[in-house]
Amino acid sequence: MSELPSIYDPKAVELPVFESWLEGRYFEAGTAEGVRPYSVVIPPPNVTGSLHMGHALNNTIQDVIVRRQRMLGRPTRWVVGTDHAGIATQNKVEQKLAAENKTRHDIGREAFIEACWEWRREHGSTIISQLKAMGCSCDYSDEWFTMGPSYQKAVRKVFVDWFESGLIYRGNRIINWCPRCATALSDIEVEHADLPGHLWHIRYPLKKPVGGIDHLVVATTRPETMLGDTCVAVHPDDERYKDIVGATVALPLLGREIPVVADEYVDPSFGTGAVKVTPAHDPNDFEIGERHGCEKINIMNADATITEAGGAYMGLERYEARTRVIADLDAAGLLVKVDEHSHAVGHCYRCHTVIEPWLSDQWFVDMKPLAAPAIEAVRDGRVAFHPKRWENVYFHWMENIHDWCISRQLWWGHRIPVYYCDACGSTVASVDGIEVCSDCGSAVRQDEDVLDTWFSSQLWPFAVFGWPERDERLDYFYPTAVLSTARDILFLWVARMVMSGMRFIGGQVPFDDVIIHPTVFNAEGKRMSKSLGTGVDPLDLMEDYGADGMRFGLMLQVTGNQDIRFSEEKLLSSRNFANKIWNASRFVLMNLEGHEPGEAVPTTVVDHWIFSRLAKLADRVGKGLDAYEFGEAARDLYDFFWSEFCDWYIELSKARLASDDPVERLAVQRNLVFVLDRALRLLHPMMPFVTEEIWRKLPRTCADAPPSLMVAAWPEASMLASFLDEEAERSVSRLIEVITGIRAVRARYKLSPRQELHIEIKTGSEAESGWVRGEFGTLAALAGISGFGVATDTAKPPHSATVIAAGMEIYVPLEGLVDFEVEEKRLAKERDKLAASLSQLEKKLSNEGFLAKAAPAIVAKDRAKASEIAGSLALLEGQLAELA
RNA sequence: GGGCGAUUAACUCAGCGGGAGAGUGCCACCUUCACACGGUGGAAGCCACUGGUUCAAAUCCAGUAUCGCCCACCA
Repeated sequence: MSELPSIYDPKAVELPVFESWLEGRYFEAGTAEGVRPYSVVIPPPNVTGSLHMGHALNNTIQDVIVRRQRMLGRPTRWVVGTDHAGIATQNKVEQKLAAENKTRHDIGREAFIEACWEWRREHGSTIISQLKAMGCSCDYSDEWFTMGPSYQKAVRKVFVDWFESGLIYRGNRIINWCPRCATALSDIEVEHADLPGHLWHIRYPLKKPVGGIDHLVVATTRPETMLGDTCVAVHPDDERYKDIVGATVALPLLGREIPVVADEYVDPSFGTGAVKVTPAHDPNDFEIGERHGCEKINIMNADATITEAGGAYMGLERYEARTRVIADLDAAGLLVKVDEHSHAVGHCYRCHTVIEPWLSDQWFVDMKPLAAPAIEAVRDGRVAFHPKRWENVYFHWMENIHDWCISRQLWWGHRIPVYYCDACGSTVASVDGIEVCSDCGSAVRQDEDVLDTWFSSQLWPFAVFGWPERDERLDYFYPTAVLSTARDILFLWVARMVMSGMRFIGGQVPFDDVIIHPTVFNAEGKRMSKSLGTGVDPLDLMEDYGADGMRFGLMLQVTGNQDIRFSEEKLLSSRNFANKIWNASRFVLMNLEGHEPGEAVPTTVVDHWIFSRLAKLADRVGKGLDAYEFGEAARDLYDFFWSEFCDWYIELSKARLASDDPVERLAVQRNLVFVLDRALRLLHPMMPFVTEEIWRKLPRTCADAPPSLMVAAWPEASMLASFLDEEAERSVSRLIEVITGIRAVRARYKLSPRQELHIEIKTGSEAESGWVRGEFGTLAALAGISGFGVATDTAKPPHSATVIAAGMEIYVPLEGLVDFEVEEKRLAKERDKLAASLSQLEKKLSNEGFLAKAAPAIVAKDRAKASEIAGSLALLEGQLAELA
């Protein structure tokens, strides 16, 4: 055993252990009679992606859950795969083409799509191999892709179903247009940022003065859109403009004549109360234009340059056009004033280009009918969010849901399965595709657009079980148990999965629980982002701290309500923790004399204590993980293993391991192995590698002896409940108090740990004296005591330091070493502290309200505490009196 | 304009009705035969502020301040 290195080396362990898991096929779920399966689908990372901190956190969370469920004996399946990521992938491939001075149009649609597949073959496995490096126990034997053959079929089936039931329709509307990506986006793919801008006040002359008014002043943040103005609107009740409603305005620069209309939408208190209306370039203006039958003039091309409708401005880029329009207005004396004005500007969530509201023909989904049952499912608890407050966010969005623009003017993606017959004008949607019109037999053409990537993502929880084809798998594994994700895709993805899942899989929700995990920020509180250079690469972290160190360090930082300000120190202490586990195990293994299995039986009070602590730990960790409280569970594990098992139990075992009695030695060895074994099981979901490596070297402690810790039984609290022992816990905590007190004396006088001490103890009763005598071995080992006297009437030896602990007076004779001034100061300080807390308690105990209304157990506890403090205080006073 | 979260030791954060906790950092001692990625001991906090509820408030409620997120078509 001693060949184990004294420092845990993750690099030497992780790969072989992972390969052994793959070889053992533990990641693949079996089926078991009468046991409910447990399934989780991974939020599919983009094929273009590489692992970032959000992935590291989210996938650790899922792996912890999944590994524990597997240990609980359920057929457990964690489905893995990637998302084809329409825009992101298309951008990558276009960049590659750009390097060869080509555009996608140069090579054509078919070749471009082939280039995307090629790109995926080359780069698509990156993120999967990174998940493996983390130790994620996904089923890699069945990897999914949102553009795979059966997945394509699922997408088309969903489209056709919605199309035929009227939920999908085509409309000419204002959508969000990204001029760089040259595609429409849905509302939630637009990110708004408040940016400083200007409010330009522009004079619009009336064609003929009315009632002495010869012009209007309109205010706008986007002056270039005036090229497309087709009316000016004022509020119907606005006295200022009452007379000019119906008048005609000569649009500056272009000279086009447009009417003044009255519309309720206008807020008379904002700006001048007169609004220029550009129906083709603003959603509100569109509505106003519709109400008043105004023309919709499109002044922008797909690349945001001005169209011929912009007259002299034709061909200018949009901001250049803005500059020119302003300059020309100013020159014409029509620019009244310019105010500073900050306002929300929409940006493309993929490339951050400023979005242009643009009028175009697109496909939409009518969401309200889909949202209703999905709202109900959360309302009645079939789907539960953790933390719960996210449910309100979900409700708010779902109850105000807008129609979803699903068409994208891209090439990479699921092509819209709609076929047009130009001959007879029929439009049909088809799952399998058609070539000729069923009505007239002419050749048909397919819609050119593809679907929003999120349209396919929403099918993930059932498409990955083979829907619409392989129904047995779906029946077995759907619905999934839990979905863990970041909050920024709550609407983009989570809500839509609930809606589509319920629609297509017999009203069943896709998952019972949704975990919205914290967002990882950097130390400065900035969002971790590669483009901002504020990110940390999880691969670097694993290099420095090992996969287990990174995982556990992340788990320590997970809390229910707070985002994570990423702390690398937590990873450092986690790496050290892995090393602690390694060395504690090494110690246990070194001290075994043979590997014969045997039942662990607690015999000494210290045994009972650690077994009781273990039982409580299993209870807390189990409950914590059930409630998705990862930070709590991690801290409990850390404290138990380090502070209780290592610092006390192992230390207290050393003397017994050196015993002459082989029976005694064997008993301790078995107990050490037992506690270590159970602790490793509890730690395994969070730290899979180090625990597995060690566990395989341990003698088996129970009849079922699987070859891997991954599939060993999870220690359930009920299995350990018989070990609970409050008496032992009380006894050992007193012992710890005594030992700590003596050690403090040693530290105070800077005594060498080697210097053995003889102490005298004055107890309060014979029973207490007996207890102390019984624990002499322990004291000797951990406080460096070579001998002691104990009695109820012990006199304080001269030149000794005093410790009051566990209600006893402990004298440590230190010939010539005691600094009485130091002693007095210390004792006085301790007395003051005790006196303060005693008076606080006494005040409380003399309060009749407290005695009458507080729970009896609390009153009893406080009484006991008060008398204990009073006892210690009396002892301290006595000591101080002697010193004085 | 709505909504949500946070404010606890130098730093990062737990605790969320009954005696202020952890990790890191800091100080002192220790190269003791599992571990210096270690051990032992220690210093360090009017739990943001102001009110309220309660026998009892870091913990519940209201308000204030500061910071941070969402959502929203006000030109």
